[in-house]
Amino acid sequence: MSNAIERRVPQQERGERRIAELLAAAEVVLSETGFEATTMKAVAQQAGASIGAVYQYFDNKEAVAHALLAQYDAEMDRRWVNLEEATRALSVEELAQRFVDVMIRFIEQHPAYIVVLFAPGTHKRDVKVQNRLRERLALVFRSRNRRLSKEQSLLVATLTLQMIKSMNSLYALSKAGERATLVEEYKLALAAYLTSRLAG
Amino acid sequence: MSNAIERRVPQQERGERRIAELLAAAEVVLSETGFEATTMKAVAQQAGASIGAVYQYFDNKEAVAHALLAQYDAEMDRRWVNLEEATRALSVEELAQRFVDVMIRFIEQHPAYIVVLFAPGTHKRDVKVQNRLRERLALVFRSRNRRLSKEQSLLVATLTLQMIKSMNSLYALSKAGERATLVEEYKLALAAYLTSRLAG
DNA sequence: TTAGAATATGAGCAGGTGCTCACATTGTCA
DNA sequence: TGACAATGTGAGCACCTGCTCATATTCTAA
Repeated sequence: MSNAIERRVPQQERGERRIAELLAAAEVVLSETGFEATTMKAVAQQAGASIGAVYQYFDNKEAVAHALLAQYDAEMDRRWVNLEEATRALSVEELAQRFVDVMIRFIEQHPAYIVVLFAPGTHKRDVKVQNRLRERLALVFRSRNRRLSKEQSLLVATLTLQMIKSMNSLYALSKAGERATLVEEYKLALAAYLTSRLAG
Repeated sequence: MSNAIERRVPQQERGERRIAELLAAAEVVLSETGFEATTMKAVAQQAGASIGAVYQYFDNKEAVAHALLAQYDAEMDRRWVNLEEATRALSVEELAQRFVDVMIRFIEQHPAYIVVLFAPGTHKRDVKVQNRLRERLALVFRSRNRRLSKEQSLLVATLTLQMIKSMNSLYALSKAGERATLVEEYKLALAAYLTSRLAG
């Protein structure tokens, strides 16, 4: 459609630093402003850079969100390596609780996570990104119920992640006093679902 | 904040017709374009009217979405009057299935429903709108488990509606062939959750 | 038939955003 | 130190959108 100008790949350390600064700035702006209202100018300002600098490395806002999501995904993956081993001894209830707890902590540390997760186009463009965690989850489910096909376990993982997403958006909107109750309810719901799926 | 000009309240039949046309147009545009990309000009065009006409009745895009949501909500409420009575004889599993089925049919008939439901500000502004269905649901849940407090039953209703929302967004994105499986899985998940909550 | 109310029109202004490009600065390396 | 590459800057253009308002058209009712 448009013949966009080529973006720079950082060659020096300061280039990489800049990218990191820009992403950190984007995290702040996105979490405070939401995706739509976030402006490239605002990101630049927050990073103490010029708009020009942003466009050296990113085509547009979507690209920034995408890079941030990729970063989050890598971090998430780091936390969940060996998910199966680490949770093997847990009951299904405990598994559900553990999963919810870790995800809650993650979004508290990275408040822009749900923003980029729900950003327009995320669904279509970043399926592969979401998939890493989904596949780790599916593996856990399959190891607990051998009768689940690969597709079935992926579907269970999909619903699980959707429940987390849904919880996250409510969590972000609710007052601090209500959050504990909300989280408990989601743990219960997830446990009920997983129990019915992993029994046997 | 801004002293917006006063909008017109229709006095003649053609005024009401216009509003209906505009909302119908908005439904088309919103479902095809999504909320953010939808433009007042596009809505006017789709309705065969001028931008001026749109601004006679609506302050802005949010107002249009809000009116559409209110319309959907009224329709939904019409379908669910006597929800309790109509479902009293059903088992919890059947209740979950019935609920999912009706909601799926609704969004197939009104593809803009999830768009306005997820539109920015919907959460904050239209709590009351969402609440009607939520309260009907809560009533059903309480009548099935008297030990649930009012707050608890509302929470259960909230999670239930969130599951529906989540299903809807996946449903809209998935291919026709996968939809049946998806819907079945959500029925199962909802049934599991509700069973654990309404048992006793 | 006609006055006045209701409704309809769309050019145009104010304001904002995306993104570029010519130029300035900083880093690297021989 | 000099030469070139890498990075940084921000004024400014092109574009778009929300929304208004002066004006035109249609309706109502006596």
